Amino acid sequence: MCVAVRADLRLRRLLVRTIDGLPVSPISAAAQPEFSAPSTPYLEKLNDAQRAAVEHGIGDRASPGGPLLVIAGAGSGKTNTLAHRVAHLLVKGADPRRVLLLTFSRRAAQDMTRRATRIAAQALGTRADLAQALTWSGTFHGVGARLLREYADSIGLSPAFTINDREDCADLMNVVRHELGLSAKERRFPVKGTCLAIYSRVVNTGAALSSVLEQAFPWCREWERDLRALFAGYVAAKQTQDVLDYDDLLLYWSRMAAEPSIAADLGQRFDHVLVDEYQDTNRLQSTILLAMKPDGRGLTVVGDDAQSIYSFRGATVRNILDFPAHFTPGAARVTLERNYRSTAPILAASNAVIGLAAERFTKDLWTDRASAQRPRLVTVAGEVEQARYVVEAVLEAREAGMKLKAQAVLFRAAHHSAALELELARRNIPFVKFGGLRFLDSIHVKDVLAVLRWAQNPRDRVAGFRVLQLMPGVGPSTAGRALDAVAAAGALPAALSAFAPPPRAVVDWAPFSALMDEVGASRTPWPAEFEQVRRWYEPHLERNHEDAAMRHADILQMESLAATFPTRERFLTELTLDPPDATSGESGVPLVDEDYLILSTIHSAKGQEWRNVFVLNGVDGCIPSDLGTGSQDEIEEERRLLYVAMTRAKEDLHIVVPQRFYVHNQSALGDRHVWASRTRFIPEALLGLFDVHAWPRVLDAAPPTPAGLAAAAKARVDIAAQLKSMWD
DNA sequence: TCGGCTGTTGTTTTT
DNA sequence: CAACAGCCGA
Repeated sequence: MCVAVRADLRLRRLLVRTIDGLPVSPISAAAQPEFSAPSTPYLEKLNDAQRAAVEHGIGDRASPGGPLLVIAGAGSGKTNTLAHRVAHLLVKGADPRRVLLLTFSRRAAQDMTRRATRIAAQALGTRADLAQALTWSGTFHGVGARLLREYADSIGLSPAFTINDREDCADLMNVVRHELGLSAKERRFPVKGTCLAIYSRVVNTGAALSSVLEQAFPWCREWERDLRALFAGYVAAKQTQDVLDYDDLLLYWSRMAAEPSIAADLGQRFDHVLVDEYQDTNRLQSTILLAMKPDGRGLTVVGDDAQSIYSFRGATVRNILDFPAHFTPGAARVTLERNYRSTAPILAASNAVIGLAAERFTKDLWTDRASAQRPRLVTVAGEVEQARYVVEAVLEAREAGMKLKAQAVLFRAAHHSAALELELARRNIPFVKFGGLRFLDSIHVKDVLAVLRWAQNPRDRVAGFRVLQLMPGVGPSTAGRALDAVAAAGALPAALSAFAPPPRAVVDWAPFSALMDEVGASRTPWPAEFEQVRRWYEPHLERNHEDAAMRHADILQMESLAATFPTRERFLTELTLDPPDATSGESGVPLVDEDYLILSTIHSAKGQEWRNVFVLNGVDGCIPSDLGTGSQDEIEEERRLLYVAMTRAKEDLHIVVPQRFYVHNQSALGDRHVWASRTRFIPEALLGLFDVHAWPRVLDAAPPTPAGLAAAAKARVDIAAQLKSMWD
């Protein structure tokens, strides 16, 4: 095994030289010998490359050094290294309030902040609360929202703007779509979700609508002209309603940063800007960074081109590949190649999978964690057997002392875990699922939030439209008229109480109007206000939903969450930008101290690791998804997706291959079974790196006797003869 | 004008 | 399976 890995390594080292004109010599410890004074014991624990990344450009005073690119392979201690770099900055005297840390989720930001401040506090022997001071850390979108509120007045934006999540944006898109008469065409116009996806891609990639349609939405090409009109209307609607979507947070930020009068102020607020997961940023995001730090001083980006899996969101691997060349002199580059996570056999298989990529990558990973257990490639009959296999193997591992939390099941699309979820429920195994349908997407949660959002921003028509129609007797037309009345009056409560509702809605109108008066004027202090809204909503919930009890529990949960935010505005913003992303099998999320199995989409598994990892549906049609096999680029991204999934495993990895799997509602033929073959990313030549077997193992069921085998062999010959004779 | 019913059609991954 | 367009009865 070891020999194979080495040979592979050497081969890839040779290939690396041709990559896209990147400087080939990574900084090694040898190339940068200046190690720092002994007041920094935390540096001792790092390897040479990590240490080079941590110390780059930081002298005795933390004045910002030149730009730095860290290429950090899977499991190479990336988070730890970045946290150490932040800590090192603080130790060397950087002002934590002037450090901007951009990560891909708030959880990642918190993790980073906690680690960095702990290391720094230890080194400094200080009790000062550095975590409080390290306040500018979060996602691009979260930080963008904060900055926009601060600068709102200078850029003609209402500081009271609210942020629409995807669903709300889609609804708004739908309103405009109807207004423009696009819904009543001969041929069906794209649905709202698709329209929004197209719009978002144009914004995030900075590409022309026609080329986005050509490349990513070829079936919508014929609608280019109408789509352009639709998007113009959508943008206008957002502006009159003081509403921003996710993309606007980046778009306004980038335009703001490009404006000379603001740019200087904005750029000087931060001495150091550090960006995690840089391979998953898009053109718009790199534009922002370059506008904030044109000469790259104080700029650090960290990422792994082999783990780029968000191109559907406009992310481009060019960002990370071209980063060094943006500056003169070019950015320094450090490569972390030592993997601390996985055993050698798992790493060998992962390397082999990514090694078949059409584009050559910049590094190869190595480890010294030996193990006799190769990753398993397990063939099962179908999805039901797949679920049973996973459950059996999970329980077996737990018997051997491995907590459920240390194990995870990963899959391409959220619905792939359906069969498994049933089996887990049947066997009473608790689990938490990441990715897919969210808390925020459920109707009742959206209803309650819409009331709050409308109170926060009376111009938000989507919120108002939704809330008004909760009352029986109020439909689209009445709601539209009421919204017009509100817009004309300017004040929400006054307009509502003056409005004459249709006869059927009269009973409900007064209490509703009173509620909006109370909430709109913020007479009740924040968390109590939520309770008022909930009480008003309860009867409507009862009336509209069979399963009102379960939904009610969700709302109560949301109510306790609401209490942790200081204001309504903060609650709404943070919840939209960083919603609770886990759902659990039964009622509510299990308690923190309980043990539970992790189910996750591969995308949501980014940056995480588990001792025992299962990858479901390792078949062509799932990985790669048959929806995304149009272009070579798409296929390459699917390959990286499998690579990301495999490299999450520390000790044991199972790739499950059902021979038959069920396709839901895909084609005109409806649901049907499909005969699947092993994913093309693990071709014949790679099978030697896996422990290949079928489950259940035949031996387990009934050991075949020599006589039995002989009989079976004979039977096969006999049948073949019979079949032939049919045509004699 | 509302709301319920029917037939058709659609791509997955997320901040 | 859902969302969505279109139709019909109150």
